[in-house]
Amino acid sequence: MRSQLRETVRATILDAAEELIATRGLVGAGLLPIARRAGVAVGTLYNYFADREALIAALFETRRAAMRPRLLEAAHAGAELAFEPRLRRFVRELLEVFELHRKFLAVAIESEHLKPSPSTTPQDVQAALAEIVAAGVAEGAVPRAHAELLPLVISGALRAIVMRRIAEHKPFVGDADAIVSILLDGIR
Amino acid sequence: MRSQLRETVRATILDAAEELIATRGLVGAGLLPIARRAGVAVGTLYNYFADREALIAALFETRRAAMRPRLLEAAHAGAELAFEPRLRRFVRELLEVFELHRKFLAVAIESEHLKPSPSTTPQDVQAALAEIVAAGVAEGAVPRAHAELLPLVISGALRAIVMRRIAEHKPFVGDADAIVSILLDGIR
Amino acid sequence: MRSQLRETVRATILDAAEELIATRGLVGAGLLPIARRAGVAVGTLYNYFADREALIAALFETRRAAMRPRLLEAAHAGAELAFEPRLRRFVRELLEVFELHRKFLAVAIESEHLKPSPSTTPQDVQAALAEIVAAGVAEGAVPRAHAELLPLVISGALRAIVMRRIAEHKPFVGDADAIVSILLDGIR
Amino acid sequence: MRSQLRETVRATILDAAEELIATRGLVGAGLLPIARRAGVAVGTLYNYFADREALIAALFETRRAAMRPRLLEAAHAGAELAFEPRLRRFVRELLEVFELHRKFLAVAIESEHLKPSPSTTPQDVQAALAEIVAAGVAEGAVPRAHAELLPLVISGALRAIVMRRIAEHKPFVGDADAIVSILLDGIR
DNA sequence: TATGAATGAGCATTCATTCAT
DNA sequence: GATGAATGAATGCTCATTCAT
Repeated sequence: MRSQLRETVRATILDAAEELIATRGLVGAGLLPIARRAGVAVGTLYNYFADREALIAALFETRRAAMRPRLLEAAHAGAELAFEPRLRRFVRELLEVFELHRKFLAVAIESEHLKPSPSTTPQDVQAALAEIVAAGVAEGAVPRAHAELLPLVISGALRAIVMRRIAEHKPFVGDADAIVSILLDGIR
Repeated sequence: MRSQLRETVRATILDAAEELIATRGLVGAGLLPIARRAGVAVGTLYNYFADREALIAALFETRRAAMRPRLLEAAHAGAELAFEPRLRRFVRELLEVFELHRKFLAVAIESEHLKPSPSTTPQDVQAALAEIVAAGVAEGAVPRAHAELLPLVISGALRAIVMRRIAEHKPFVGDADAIVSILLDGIR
Repeated sequence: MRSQLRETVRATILDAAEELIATRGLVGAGLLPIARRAGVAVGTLYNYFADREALIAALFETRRAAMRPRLLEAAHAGAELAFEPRLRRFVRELLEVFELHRKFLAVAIESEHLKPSPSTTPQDVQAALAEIVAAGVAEGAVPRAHAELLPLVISGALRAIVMRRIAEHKPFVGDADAIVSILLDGIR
Repeated sequence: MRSQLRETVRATILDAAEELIATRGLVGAGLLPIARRAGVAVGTLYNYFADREALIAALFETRRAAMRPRLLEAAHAGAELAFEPRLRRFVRELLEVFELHRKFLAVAIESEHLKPSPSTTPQDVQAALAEIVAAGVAEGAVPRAHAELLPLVISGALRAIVMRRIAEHKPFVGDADAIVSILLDGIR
């Protein structure tokens, strides 16, 4: 089918861009390198994306679209659970989703500072955490005083550990329980 | 003294670079804008730094050199204290130091992804935390199982809150106690 | 007939090119816009013309072929007349023919500078005028000394007025008699 | 002197652009060819002109500024003369000025169709002719009925002859008297 | 040492042309 | 024949770096 081939090429281009951004940074992802790595000519890129900016935006949107449903599901599937198992479940699922998109995480982190848009995966995570924490407050499991900082603390901790594991080329998921335990019970 | 003037010009150049990176990003900090803002000619920059990369590296080293003594002091000054007050003191001092270098924090965040070097302020923070946590373990205040992840959890949480406050144009220091309390006592 | 359809498509393509050159200039007449306006695919253009240059050359030749018979007729039909009525008649007919091809005139003017070819409508006009003037000289109505410059003076004047009327979106024909009178009697 | 050298380079660049436009057309005057012919690097062009458009605009303005004073002088110096000698003088001077800027005339003609601006040499000529003709009408030397078309007829005739002489690589000035005689006395 | 004009490699983008379907 | 995606050379422009003054 014509449109299937089209989708394949599009995906190949986005994969090439992802790889380059992850390894060489946004600056290293010029259109010529992207085209070379994707095995197409520069001009071809413009048959799929309006310009470089649109290509990179499409990369973010595609990956976000791939991760968001599982993220939302992970946040909502535990809605009937108590705070602790809900958070535990969310963190585990989150790290599993991230594991499937390891390469993109490097890209997302690399580009974090460029996006004033609220439509990013980090924002999705933040929103899910805010929701879970709010439920914890309603339930009495979380002191109201912590409501503002807690999502930041959790996402910040997760981010730090994920980056460390990426640098080490190790999987994320093994850390899920330890992280949640630290966060729930405190250091002491 | 000849060399004092030299130091003054050098500092002016680095200030200009810092300001531009903080407000317009690394890409907005070309050598021409830096020279203009510093009040010198482009060619002069090369009398002070080998090339653009060296200039930016020097900016990081200068700021790190300014912050490191207080960081080390904050970490060691509490060496005779128990784990909790020591951590509490360190976090408060850290946020105060950061407050004095707010502009540079924006630069550091903007440029985080470029540094494979182990000689950065985040590394300094990480090392200090590792030391404090290790003392906590020795003291029995921190479970040995947490020793690896805890520095990451703490620094990640701090980073997230600092970034939020920068975006909000609010001070950092007010959050010190709340952060430490959350980390020490856990969410529950 | 197969070849009739072919001719229709060919004409449609040339009309599209003419329209685009007239309104957006030669630069605005890329092959993609031409194909779009003609309702065919870009590739199809190459089934009708060797390349872009040939397409544009064909546009000129087609229009020239449409105008030339009437031009020649206008020049020769008055061959038995005296110089003055012959010139008067020629100019009137010329402006009428131009009126029928207003859009192409804009194209011809836009593209004037590209044609080293001697097979253009301006050349046809020039040749006709040269013939009429030569007859005028033979007849004694025109001083031999003017024989060289006169065709240029007449065609230059006509060109200037035609361009003005195009810019004003006004018809040409109304000016025919006035122009000839000025040229015949002189300014005084 | 620094600024004298600067002016020299600027002039060299404009000369290169003029030469290329005259021989290869506007399309043939890319920045690389211009730079090569001027003996500088592409980047240097941007030290003198904001962009390609500004460079070409500067070419027109420079040449216009060189020709305009003599054009205005030629038009006004004869203000006290009667119509005929005034026109005769103007045409001769005009062709002399043109002779000094032969190369630019090809450029001006090549680019005629791009300029909606009223600040071009052709516009200057047109304005001068309009003024002279108006004076001729006031004086009674020119029928009021000719006032509108006459400037067009004159400038059109001049343009045609100038273009012919350029193509032939012959001087313009020799034609001045013949042209004016034709225009004044008419063909007959 | 300071200056800033000159340099040219590198980038994003366009478009006439080709060719598999 | 018709289609339109793929191609890649060419273009305008930027900017770190050099160097004559």
